[in-house]
Amino acid sequence: MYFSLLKMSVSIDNFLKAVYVLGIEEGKKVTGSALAARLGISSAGITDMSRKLSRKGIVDYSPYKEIVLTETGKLEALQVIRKHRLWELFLYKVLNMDMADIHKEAERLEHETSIELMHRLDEFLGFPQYDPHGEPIPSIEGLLPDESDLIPLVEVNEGMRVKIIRISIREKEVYEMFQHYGIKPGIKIEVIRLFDFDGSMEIRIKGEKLILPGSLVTLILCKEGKNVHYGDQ
Amino acid sequence: MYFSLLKMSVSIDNFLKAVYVLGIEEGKKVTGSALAARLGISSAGITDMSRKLSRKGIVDYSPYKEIVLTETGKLEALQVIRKHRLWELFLYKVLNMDMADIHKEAERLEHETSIELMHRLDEFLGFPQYDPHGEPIPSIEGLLPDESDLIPLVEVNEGMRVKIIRISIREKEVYEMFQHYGIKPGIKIEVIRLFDFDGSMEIRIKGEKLILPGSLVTLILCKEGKNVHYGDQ
DNA sequence: ATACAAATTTAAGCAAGCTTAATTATTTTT
DNA sequence: AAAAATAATTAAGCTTGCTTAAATTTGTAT
Repeated sequence: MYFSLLKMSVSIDNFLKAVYVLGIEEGKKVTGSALAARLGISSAGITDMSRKLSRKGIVDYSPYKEIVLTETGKLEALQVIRKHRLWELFLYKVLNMDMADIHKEAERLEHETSIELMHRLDEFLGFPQYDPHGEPIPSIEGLLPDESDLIPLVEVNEGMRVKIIRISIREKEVYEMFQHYGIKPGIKIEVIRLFDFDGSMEIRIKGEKLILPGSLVTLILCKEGKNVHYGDQ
Repeated sequence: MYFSLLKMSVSIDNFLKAVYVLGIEEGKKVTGSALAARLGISSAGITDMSRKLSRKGIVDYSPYKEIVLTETGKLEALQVIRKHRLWELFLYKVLNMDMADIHKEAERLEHETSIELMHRLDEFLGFPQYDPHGEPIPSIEGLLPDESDLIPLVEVNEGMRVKIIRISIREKEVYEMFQHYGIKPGIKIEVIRLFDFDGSMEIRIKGEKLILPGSLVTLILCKEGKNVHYGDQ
């Protein structure tokens, strides 16, 4: 059974989460400036934090080298993400909050959630595997479901019909754009045409055709066939 | 409709709550040392904070004088208390957490609760008026129910039968003592004898006689007659 | 290979919220 | 009313998590 031995802070939690999401979920290189941009702090702040966490054995780091989570750091990051996603589901499904607001709220609650509270929330929600955005909820052991059948919308061929599984966004503003288009996890669409020059995509959704900007297309993951796993229904 | 214009911090919230509970709920004089003891910080820290909050117009204070909440400060304190008690009820009734644990958990969540979240929680809980300890939940406007019919257990005469309405505790350890005696809001007891020398009290609870230490007696508020208001049932 | 640009680190500094130790007020006791 | 005890304040300093500006390293382009 997991329990943390290290005293974490909100700043550390957020740092670890950023390293995890950037490096592992998004598969990008974890550079100082990418972290700085994501966390909204200066590069000097990133260097400071990296050195500190390296001393604590939570990340591997030496000057001018890439920042990598140690096993401890990765588990810690996954726990914070777990709490975040449990709260998102709770806020959306139980308290009926607007999907565009749940991220920011969960961002605050995740840091004040004891292991016991996390367990109770998990139980109350029926041990869910996915949050309302379709993101997987890591288990207590830090395990994630298999997702090899998910494909980025960008890679879907013209003429194919797919189900939207996940929309990876953090910003309320962006979420509101998706709401405007009627796009959310669980919805089926047909890809009519991909405009290579900027990644925009013409799709059919609920019988209507529309053009989805490239900037939104890249945020969507989908799946062929009929299985859904959004919200676990 | 209430909404705060001031940027508060966890420390400020806790300070205001302490001033409110000590001065208004417990009717004691709000001295620096009492605050220091309650908040677990040094007196120097209290002086610092008092001066700062005075500048912000949240408390009235000048050196060596008593600390008093301004209207703004009082409203702010009541909002934090409202959030705290809503969370306590949620944790107890919805997540089935142990009564002895809910205070500490709510103590953390209360500071990360937006107005919107507070509203949703309130609605989900059915606009409750009391928390699981029997403490009243302030309204959004900062109003509290009339409680003129509540009497401290210490003042109850020998031979009287009363219903326990409220047990004012913060510490898990103390709560566990009450659990041991089977005492909680909603329970009826008969006062058999009051031992003046230390305030201990012999009572009958569920047919059994027992002696309740004076230190516990002073934490109980009760009511004659048959109306309950614990948890709003 | 050199020069320039971009990224990163270092250095110095700041605000919040504390601490301890020393000083000063206030209150209580005699 | 003075002395003693208690309480509050001031002063100096610490840690965390930042900041800006300058210096340095690394990567890129010619």
